[in-house]
Amino acid sequence: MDKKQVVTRYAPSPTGMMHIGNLRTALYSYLIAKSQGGKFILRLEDTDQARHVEGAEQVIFDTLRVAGLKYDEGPDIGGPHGPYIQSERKEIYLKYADMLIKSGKAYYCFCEKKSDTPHDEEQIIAPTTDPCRELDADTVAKNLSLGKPFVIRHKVNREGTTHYYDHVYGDITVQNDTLHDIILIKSDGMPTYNFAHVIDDYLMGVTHVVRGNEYVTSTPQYVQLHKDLGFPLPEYYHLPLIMGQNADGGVSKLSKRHGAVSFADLVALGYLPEAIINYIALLGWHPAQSDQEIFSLQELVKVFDANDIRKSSAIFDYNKLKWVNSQYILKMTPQEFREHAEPYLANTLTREVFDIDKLYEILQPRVQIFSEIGEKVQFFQELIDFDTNILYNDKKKTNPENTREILTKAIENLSKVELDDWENDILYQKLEEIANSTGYKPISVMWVVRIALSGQTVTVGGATEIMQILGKSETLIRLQTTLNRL
RNA sequence: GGCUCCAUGGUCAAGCGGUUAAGACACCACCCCUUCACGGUGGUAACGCGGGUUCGAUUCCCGCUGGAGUCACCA
Repeated sequence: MDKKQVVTRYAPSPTGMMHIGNLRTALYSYLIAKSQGGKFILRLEDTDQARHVEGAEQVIFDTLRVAGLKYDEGPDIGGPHGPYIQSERKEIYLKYADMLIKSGKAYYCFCEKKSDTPHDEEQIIAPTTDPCRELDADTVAKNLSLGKPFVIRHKVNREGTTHYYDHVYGDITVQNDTLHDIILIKSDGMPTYNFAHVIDDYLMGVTHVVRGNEYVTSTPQYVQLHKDLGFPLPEYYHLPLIMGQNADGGVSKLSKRHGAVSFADLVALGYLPEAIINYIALLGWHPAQSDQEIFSLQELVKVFDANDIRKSSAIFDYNKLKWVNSQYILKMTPQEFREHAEPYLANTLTREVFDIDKLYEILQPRVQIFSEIGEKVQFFQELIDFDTNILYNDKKKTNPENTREILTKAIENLSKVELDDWENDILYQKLEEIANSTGYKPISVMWVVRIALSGQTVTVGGATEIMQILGKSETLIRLQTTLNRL
């Protein structure tokens, strides 16, 4: 007997940006399906028209595409269970709500809206049943005919307990008297998430519900809804949240104050989509008995096992992300690196250099994220009036006298080098000759030349590499400029 | 506050009754060396506390403490 095909979905609401936590939910949802040869569906949950942001759908489509999370059904590609946008499915929900009312599992409620402010701290009290729960049929009919605004609430069973099994957290049981008569249909006729996702998951054949663990405590409500609707219960996977480290040492749900948190922000900073996916996959999951940390999406599909999802939340570590990103950069071919680096480089370096290939070559192992390229190549653009005292260094055995001599000799020697020979090894020989003829250590010569050319003590590349990149004339100009300033 | 969940180094994270308690990031030192980076070697650093169960607990149970989530006509 064949097992039923696994179907998962990712169901974001189009509110603007793609939070990294949402992306990880999408990733795990994708992996749970694909690692078992299943299907992955995208559905847009836009039942809150007030929060809708123009163009947000496109952000979701683009992010999933760039991240490589291909869905088998979705708003922009269609499928047998469409439409995949909840606002277009309004009638469907109404039909099911009506069914529930008829079977006595839901009721009209004409009460005033409670409050718009989400967390009225002091108002947190034990749930009670709504007064409208017991309204007689005549009153309801009268109110309806008067056109009084209403919502439809679920009539939960408040006796006993409700239980479900979660594949990450195990058995979850709650006392039913902690449950609310949640709203199914809002006064504008739109369903709430609570209702819509249950209907859609059933209708779309979703077998495995994968979502953040902020839903663990509300899931019992949905379990009752399934029962009252006569729907089979899906498999549940609630994922640990991704947290951010606060300045005061505490932690809380990852948000903007922790740094870049949207996929687009991270990409703009110069993180590679593959690296981001790789890193967030590791936030809450790791293959058992393995040390591997670098995974392509294809590899993840192969090795992913939902049993290895951890229960505790993980703190997002930008350092580690950087490292993962650097691993991907290191693996790039020179051409690939160049293509990615070029836009960042062009931002800072606008003048022509003699050997741009060499520049890319020395940059690749030194760049962790592309946005740091600018600061690293700034000195190639222009030599600033640096503090010449940095030329003198006891460890390198340089002082005002020998520095002047080294610079003078360097200019002399280097101006004799043919343009065809303007290349690292030959340049190194030329500088070495100065050391040999003067008795200074090679490192003293290299130190002086490198700083005279760059104006800084820490540079990408050594003295001769910098010369090779700058070219002969610029090298000589810079050495002379620095010499003149001594 | 009620409810639900969680708890191994600063962070990620192996471990699933007996281990010198892996590995990675970060940090430090050394090596390589024309600085930096890459690479290599090594180092600092952890089982929250208290009770049980057991010959033996990081591992199982209970309590405590700490943390998180949730209690919307948001999802």
